[in-house]
Amino acid sequence: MPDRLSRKPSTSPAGTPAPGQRADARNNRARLLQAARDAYALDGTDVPASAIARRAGVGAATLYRHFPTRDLLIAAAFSEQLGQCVAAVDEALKDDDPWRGLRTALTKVCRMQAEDRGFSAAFLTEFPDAPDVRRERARAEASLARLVQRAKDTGQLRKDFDSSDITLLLLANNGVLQDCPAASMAASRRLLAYFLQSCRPTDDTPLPEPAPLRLDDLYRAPRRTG
Amino acid sequence: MPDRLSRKPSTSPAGTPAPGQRADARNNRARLLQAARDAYALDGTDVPASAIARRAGVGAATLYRHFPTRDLLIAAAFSEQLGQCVAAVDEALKDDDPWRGLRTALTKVCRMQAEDRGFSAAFLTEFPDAPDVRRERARAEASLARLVQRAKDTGQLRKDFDSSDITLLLLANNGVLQDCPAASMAASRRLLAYFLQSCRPTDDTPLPEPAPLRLDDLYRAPRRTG
DNA sequence: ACACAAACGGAAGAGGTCGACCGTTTAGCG
DNA sequence: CGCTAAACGGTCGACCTCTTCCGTTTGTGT
Repeated sequence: MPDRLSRKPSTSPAGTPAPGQRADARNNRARLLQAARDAYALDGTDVPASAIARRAGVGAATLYRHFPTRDLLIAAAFSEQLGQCVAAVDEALKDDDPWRGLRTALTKVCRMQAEDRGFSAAFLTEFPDAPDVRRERARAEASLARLVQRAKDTGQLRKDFDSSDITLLLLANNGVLQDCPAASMAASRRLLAYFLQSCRPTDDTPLPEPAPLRLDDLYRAPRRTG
Repeated sequence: MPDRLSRKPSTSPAGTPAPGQRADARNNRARLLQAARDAYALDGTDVPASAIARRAGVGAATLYRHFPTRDLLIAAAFSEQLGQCVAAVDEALKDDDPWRGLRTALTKVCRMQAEDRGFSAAFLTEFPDAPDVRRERARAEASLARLVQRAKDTGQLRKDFDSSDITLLLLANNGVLQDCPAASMAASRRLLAYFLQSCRPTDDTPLPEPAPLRLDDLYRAPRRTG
């Protein structure tokens, strides 16, 4: 049994503050998370880890002591916002009008994507070592699917709408946001407006087959290099 | 006057074969372009240059002799396909039915994006040192704008449709294609179907402000690092 | 066939990021 | 107040990619 495991880093499930830590460690951890969120929101998750550390006013080693790998930092940084996202969707489920609820939920999620490039990327990225992120995201997906079903049942949403179309929207929205930050807010709003208009039931013009998109399968494609 | 300029590399405007070259140079150039297209189509333009050289069966130096920078290789690789794209759009302009022409053009371009990740990226990337790419792309944009105007004039396209919405579609489509290659074809088709349905004129439900998206402004945002 | 220049390939340099090591500082407790 | 272990920060090595250098090979005109 290697010694390194005995002094386990404070990387508790990526959200909980870990009780038995020293005060400065807790403080630095919080500042790192904040710095990560700030940097990611602006520039996306491609920001180098050293920049996060500098922004937080700590050394690189401190960063890696709290978050042994890059991905764990990203996952921890967005764990909270993922919770907010789930909450927003669950809130929309309480709406008496299923269609209004769905529209509200999609608007909120798209807005979160637009306001925070990092969140958008995190939402659509696979984190093999962050089970809680996957869980929260799956919960969001499930609630959205419930919203979809209810809106279909009341006839406010076209029958050939598929739950995967929400993933489609999130991916499309992310694509729109990727470049040109100046225009991305307006672009996102407009894309969503287009999308929502097509969601209403119509008798003619059926849609092609839905795409088998699942959040957990994204970024899973084997990146070949040779 | 530096000596390097006297023996100018064969990088003629990124498309023409350059007449005065040795046969093996011409051959290698063609193989490099083909290898680049193949690799980019599959994995996008992030493939390292060394992989292109290996795939073409030449050394790295040979690659850089033909294409002094990475971007010039990418630009040269997609110059031809950009021409095809412009041709497809111009062809659609000849359609008697403006709406059908627009639909055909958008379908073709989206399909080209889906079939070739590299093309998609190249279309949406800024190439400061490849004026011919910018020119061709501007031409495509102009023709699409003409298609839009004609379809609006005949009342087949909603009046508040904006030319920038085509860029919006291309960005969204690119986002959908970025991950999960297995599902990307179906996803792209479905996204386009949703989009086209919203393009028909409606009396109610106006759209929000169009986004000031221009192809030449993409990837121009100053990437701050510190 | 020959000679010369064009073209080639392998290896090395430059730049940048991830992640680890190690001597030093500091919080927390008796 | 002083001790100990936890936590810290600067630095260093490994890896990867873009690009250049230089000795060698090969096409081509005579």
